[in-house]
Amino acid sequence: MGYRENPRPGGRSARVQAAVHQSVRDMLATMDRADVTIPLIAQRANVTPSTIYRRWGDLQALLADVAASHLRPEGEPASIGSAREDLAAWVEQYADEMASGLGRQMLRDVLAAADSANAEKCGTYMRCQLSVFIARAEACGEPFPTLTELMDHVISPIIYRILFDQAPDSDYVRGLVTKVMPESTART
Amino acid sequence: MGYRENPRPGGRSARVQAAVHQSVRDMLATMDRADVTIPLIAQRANVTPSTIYRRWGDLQALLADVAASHLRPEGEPASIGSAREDLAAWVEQYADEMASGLGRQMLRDVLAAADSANAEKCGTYMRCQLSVFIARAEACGEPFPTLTELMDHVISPIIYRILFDQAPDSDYVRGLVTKVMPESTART
DNA sequence: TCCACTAACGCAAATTATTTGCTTTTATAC
DNA sequence: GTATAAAAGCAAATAATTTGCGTTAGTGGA
Repeated sequence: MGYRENPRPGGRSARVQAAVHQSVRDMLATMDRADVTIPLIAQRANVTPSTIYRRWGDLQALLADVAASHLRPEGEPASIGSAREDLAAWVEQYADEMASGLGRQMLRDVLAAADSANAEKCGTYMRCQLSVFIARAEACGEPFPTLTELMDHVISPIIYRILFDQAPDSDYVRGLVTKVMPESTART
Repeated sequence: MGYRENPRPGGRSARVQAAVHQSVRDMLATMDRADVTIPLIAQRANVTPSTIYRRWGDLQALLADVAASHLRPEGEPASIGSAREDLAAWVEQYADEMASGLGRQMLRDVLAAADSANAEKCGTYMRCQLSVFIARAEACGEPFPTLTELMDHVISPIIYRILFDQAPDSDYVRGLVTKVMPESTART
């Protein structure tokens, strides 16, 4: 009677989910958000509206689901130089992506849903990614901030500005990373 | 043909706005958010649904408007002791309020709206309030963080946690304030 | 004071979205 | 294979949203 969180891959349920997600992504990329409705999404995905209503509940929940799955990291962040440099590059790209129109909308969709599960998922994704840098630094004996320091003093200010203020620029983001580094490993 | 942002006080338009806002606040306080609909709000406010649709557009916009107006500071923060102590007390209360179910919902409502105007308003309110503490400290010659430091290292982490993680507790909030103070004015 | 003007409201019909009961399909386990 | 149950389809019923048009109530000028 209930819908499973993660449908078995290859099954009908998984195909429907993929089709609906794809349909949503296409529509968000090409049309005005106000025109994205469940009946339209259903039509594009070759699915009945009631299927979507029963599975996701409402448009906000569906958009939050799509946004969260897009926000899930696809792989390990690149390892080019020191952990500090890798982190700086990764954070800068992340900030750019989130500050863009689409990124901003994804953040909003994730937050707008009645259920906070998707928002918490995003927080978890973020901590996982940052942990990779911390582990690398530790492996090299490179001094590095803690996870809490990174979340509080780098990620939080970036997200806050995107949500409540103007998008942060690159200089600002680099400054945050520099300031959080221990023992003034600073450069630039 | 357009609706004015700030209706003249005492006019019919202002009365309708007040009635609708009141109706929304009552409903949010007493019933499940999923049951709060525009037709219901209209009925309680003795107004036609079409009036609300024409004026606000949709439910999200109306909720964002109500939330933002509730988030507007009502007066200067209390001045009991040093600027540092006043700030700590004020921030702690702010964090508590935002972390509560209703506070959290207000943040979400403000962010969920298609128009980011209300979210930016909230950012502005916050900077105004913090500026008061900064001005007081300066008047007393008390060393104090800058506005940017307060926004980035105190407010942002609190809001981020509320939105994407678990609600921050008092100890954590006090720690943020302590850490941002210059020259280790720290105590407890 | 009265009149013209217009923003904002009310009403109701038309449209569109959402819910729901019931049936059918399709993976999965036996 | 067959039984089972989750999930999809279909269609009728309900609820929300949009819209055209007439009415009301503040505003400003004679």
